Amino acid sequence: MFQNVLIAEDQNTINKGVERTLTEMKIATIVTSQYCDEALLKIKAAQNEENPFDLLITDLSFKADHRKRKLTSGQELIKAVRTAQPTIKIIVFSVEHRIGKIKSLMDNLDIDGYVEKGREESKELKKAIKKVFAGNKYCSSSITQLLRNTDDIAQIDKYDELLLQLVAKGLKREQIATYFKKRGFSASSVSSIEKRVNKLKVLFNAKTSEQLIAIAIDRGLI
Amino acid sequence: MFQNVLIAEDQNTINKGVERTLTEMKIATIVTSQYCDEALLKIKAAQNEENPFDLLITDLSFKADHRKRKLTSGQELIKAVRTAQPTIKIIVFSVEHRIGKIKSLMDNLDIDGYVEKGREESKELKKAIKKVFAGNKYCSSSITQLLRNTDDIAQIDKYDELLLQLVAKGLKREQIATYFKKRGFSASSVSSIEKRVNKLKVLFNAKTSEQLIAIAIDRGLI
DNA sequence: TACCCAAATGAGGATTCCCGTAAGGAATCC
DNA sequence: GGATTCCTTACGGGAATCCTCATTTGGGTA
Repeated sequence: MFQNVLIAEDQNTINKGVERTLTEMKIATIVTSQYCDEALLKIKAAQNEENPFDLLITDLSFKADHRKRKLTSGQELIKAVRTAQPTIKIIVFSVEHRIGKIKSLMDNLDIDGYVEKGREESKELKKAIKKVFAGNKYCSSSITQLLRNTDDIAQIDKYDELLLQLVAKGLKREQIATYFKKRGFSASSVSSIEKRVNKLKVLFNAKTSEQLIAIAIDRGLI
Repeated sequence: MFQNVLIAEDQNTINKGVERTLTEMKIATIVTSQYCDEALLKIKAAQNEENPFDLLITDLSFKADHRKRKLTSGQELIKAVRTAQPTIKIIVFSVEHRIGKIKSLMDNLDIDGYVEKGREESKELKKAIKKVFAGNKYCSSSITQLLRNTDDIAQIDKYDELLLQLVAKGLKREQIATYFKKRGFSASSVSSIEKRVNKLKVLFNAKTSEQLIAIAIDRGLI
């Protein structure tokens, strides 16, 4: 079983709960951190002492407070950790259920497990840790179901995502076109922008572009 | 101090954590429930046995699972509880920080306290319980700050809210007008709808109606 | 090179949205 | 009663969008 585990989670109630779950699994060293920056430092320090962590369990959202911070989210922490220590196993433990966000974690950050916070979370977390320790991936069953219906999301790319963000930010088609032209993207004419928006509307079954934005937000695409 | 407290919260990790916090405060009877319907039943049962709960601590979001449920959210639970036992004190314990949602809890459901889940949650929860027991209201400081900047939200009414929902649902202005006419609302002409949307755009500083929807969702208005 | 295909672009007209103006009513105040 | 204000509604011009179709561009391929 894992020997050195780091928990990154800002809610102290949950922190203690997870700690207890890990203790039940006979994990020797359990370290917790309520801040992303601190978590990264601890991981680096452990490496320097040649006693690196072998598993990171992290939340995605960390509330801001008086402290200044560089890393503000679990996503950023994971990215930094993957650079500092590529071999470490990572399990995400979060309430996030918007499938777009989770899919992006799987596809882009190559996490080893995703456990959705909920009624059976401690049981699920144990399962996940065992699976990941055995070299497999783990994902909450509730999420696995959702992941089956992501054909539509799979079809949208970085440009679509950016486009949706720009629309949500209040840019008009013309402005988006010049924005795309500046960065030398292909398909940067107003007409192409329109085509793309239209494609997305069909894809997500939206009747108006206002609705498209609402759906995109709901699904966690922006 | 309170003697009979009910906790409604679906995450079992948090449930245990809150239970421990209450134990530290020497509260005699602490009952937990992972489902809203069950929570309501327990409250009614306690009343029948003439040993009613004097405090309810509840989350807002409860995940769906195999069970069928009538009450699906903390909001619905609170509404039902206020009917069944109007005198009970209610503290909401949630990660929700979208000020629109919280303001609506304060204004419409008359809750006694709001504690935002986060780093200092157990400390805050204790403070809240003491305050509420003394007959006062309590609200996390992080939220109180946000509540100061709600002039804009205070200006929008039920119609505006419904309007935003309809726009987000993909109805065109014309359709919204007929929808409003059907229900006999005043200001149901297309022109009035347009004026209203425009007012909202100015209020929230939105450049396009797509952005308006994005802002409304972000602020928890819809 | 010549050809083909797909993607990107451009142009137009229809529709919808945006925004200002103004007419009509109801309520209020003098 | 008359003036004022506020609200609703109607209308029109201009802007933005939606939608269709033709044209161009930029690779691949025989």
